[in-house]
Amino acid sequence: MTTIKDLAGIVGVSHSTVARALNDHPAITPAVKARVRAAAEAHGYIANAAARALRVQSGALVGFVVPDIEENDMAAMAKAIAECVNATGRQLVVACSGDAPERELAHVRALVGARAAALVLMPSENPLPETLALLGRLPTVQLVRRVAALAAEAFVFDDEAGIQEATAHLLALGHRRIGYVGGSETVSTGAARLAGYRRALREAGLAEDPALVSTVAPHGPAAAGAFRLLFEAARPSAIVLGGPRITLGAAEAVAELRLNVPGELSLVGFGDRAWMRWWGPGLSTVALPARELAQACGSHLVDLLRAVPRQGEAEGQAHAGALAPGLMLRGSTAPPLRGATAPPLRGATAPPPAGQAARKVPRPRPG
Amino acid sequence: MTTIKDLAGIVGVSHSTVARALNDHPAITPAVKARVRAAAEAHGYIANAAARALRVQSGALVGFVVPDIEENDMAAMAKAIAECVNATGRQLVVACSGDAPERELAHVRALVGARAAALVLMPSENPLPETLALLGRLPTVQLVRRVAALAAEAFVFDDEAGIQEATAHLLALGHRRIGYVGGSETVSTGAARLAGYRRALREAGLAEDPALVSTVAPHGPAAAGAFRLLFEAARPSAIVLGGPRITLGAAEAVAELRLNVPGELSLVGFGDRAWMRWWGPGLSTVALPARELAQACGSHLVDLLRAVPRQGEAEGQAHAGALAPGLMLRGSTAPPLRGATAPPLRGATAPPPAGQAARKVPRPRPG
DNA sequence: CTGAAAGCGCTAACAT
DNA sequence: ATGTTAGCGCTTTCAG
Repeated sequence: MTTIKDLAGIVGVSHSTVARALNDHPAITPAVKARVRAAAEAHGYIANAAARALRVQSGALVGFVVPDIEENDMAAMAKAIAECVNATGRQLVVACSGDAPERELAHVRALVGARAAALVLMPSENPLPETLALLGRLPTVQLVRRVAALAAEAFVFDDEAGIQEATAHLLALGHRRIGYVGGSETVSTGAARLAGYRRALREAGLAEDPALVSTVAPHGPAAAGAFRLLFEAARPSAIVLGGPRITLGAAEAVAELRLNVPGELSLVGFGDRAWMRWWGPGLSTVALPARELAQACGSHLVDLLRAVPRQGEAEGQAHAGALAPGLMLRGSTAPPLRGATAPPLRGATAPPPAGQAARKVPRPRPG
Repeated sequence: MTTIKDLAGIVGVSHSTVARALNDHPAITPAVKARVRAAAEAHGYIANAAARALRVQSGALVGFVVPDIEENDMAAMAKAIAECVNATGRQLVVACSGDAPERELAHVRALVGARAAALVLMPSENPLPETLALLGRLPTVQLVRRVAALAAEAFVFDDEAGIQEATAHLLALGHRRIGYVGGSETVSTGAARLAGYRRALREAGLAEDPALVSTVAPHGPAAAGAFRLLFEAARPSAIVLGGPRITLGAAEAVAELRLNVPGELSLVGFGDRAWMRWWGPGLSTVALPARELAQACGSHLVDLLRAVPRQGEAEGQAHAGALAPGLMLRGSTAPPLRGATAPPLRGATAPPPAGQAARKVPRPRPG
């Protein structure tokens, strides 16, 4: 590998001059810069990032530590954030914790060891104290979940608003026995979503029936089981789903139970996937602005990093806070069968405006 | 940050003894090792990866350069490969090239600068010569596509076999006008898939009708358009899809055209997604063993790297070569309407064995 | 404007 | 078995 010393020998200047020329130092003659650059080009010089990192005590890496890069829209978010950090000459290291605190710690530790410039973290349910301590050492932002013990600002969806809206929609349709199956309350997202469900009920003056809510580990099969149980035991006329994996499981369960949606049961999913347009009558869902969130997170990140700029700096106006999901209406919700008998609601829960963000895609007629 | 020198001062030994103790050098007294480790633990020592990389001339990073981490099963593959490299104490850097040769080069260059230990690359359609030259500098494996100009071994699907099998299945059902819409022949996957289609035809003694094949940029809308065009102009009784994005586009087109599948048209998709079980009658598809491929790739990678082992070494029997996809039969294929009039085929294209890998999932009855 | 020199934290001879 | 020493390639004072 060519080094600045090699180039120095070739051009006939000192290695520090080469370094300055390459870094576009103002106090170097344009002529010298040109000669140095030509030599660098000619010999395929590539700066040694390790040496630089050692010297400046901060590397060109940004960590992306999440439970699972396959889940939710993590891949999309990784891409968006990578784009941001690439624009500042840095690179994104992805690490999957599998929601295991020890793996999370191991990755954070490795990233600290690699002198990562910053970290974006979707925290596990219960980060170890040691992890938290490490996180204090470098600029960190939380991504989809928020952990109170962590000072770092968080870029999250407004889960509560999303589920609240979904539940209110069902309420407005005349449903009174609305079920909720979602993830555990021990993570911020699970808690917020359940809170949204409860708020909608409360605002409609309805009491919560514990039999109608089920929180469960966010795995397909578990969710399918919980869904089935809740449906058969409590016989709701509608169900709100509180997570992407929950939604997947529910879709399976609906298929197995051969449920008529929305005839027998109205359904609102969580997250937005292409298949939801083709699924049965089309699955209404709480659509998450994942790319937007990631973009916001990414540009905030480059702001944090601007103090130590590299290559082609990108400017971005950062703003933390929660992004509101939108309710995407398709064919899976309708008034309940005996909707006419539903007592009127108190408050301003008018029926939803027609055509609101609705998109309906015809599906193939099965042969 | 605590350094080995700090620890040396604390324990009362030289910094090289500390280094040896930490690296479990055999010539260090267990007692000293224990004291050093205790001190390291107590002070939260984390080794500086940059310094180590600078010294040993090779870092703990592995690059993962692909067109788009959202597409295909790249996220799943990234996860599988990350797991492998993590097991050797290394970290995965993901980089999206967007299939743009310059971005690909930029990423490879950065990775070389970071002294990445190895690279897994899904090459763009036409890597720049400079990229190819750089790739010679570090252990590289190609992932899903294969570029002839690259010496590196490749882990790819047996695309030709997959499409061939799909086409043969349709042939066996009695179809004679079978269409193909796939990606460009300029990438290895596109070429292999088209070759599979052609081979099936040839083996059945059928001539190819150019009107029945269409290659197109692998984007949803473009694919939908090409699909529609081919269907309306050539009126095939079945169509084979040559890519995941093509399949997505075709699904859209089928919905728009309100096609009766498999009544009017039999269809075989490419790639396997959950929605395919719920789509119309269930979409038969060429299922790709993505995780297996990535696992093979990953364990081969650690083999390449074993010469420079780190932490908890993982053993793996590497083997390059093409992994065969499996045909996943669902409800989207059936004999053609006028199938009885189809001339018998020459050769051993018997009807498919009943129940072959078939999985049928009931779907919700639309309300 | 450019050169000389120091040093980032670590590893690996080469001494003891 | 442990200490001494010399760099890895780069940035960055400090001199000239």
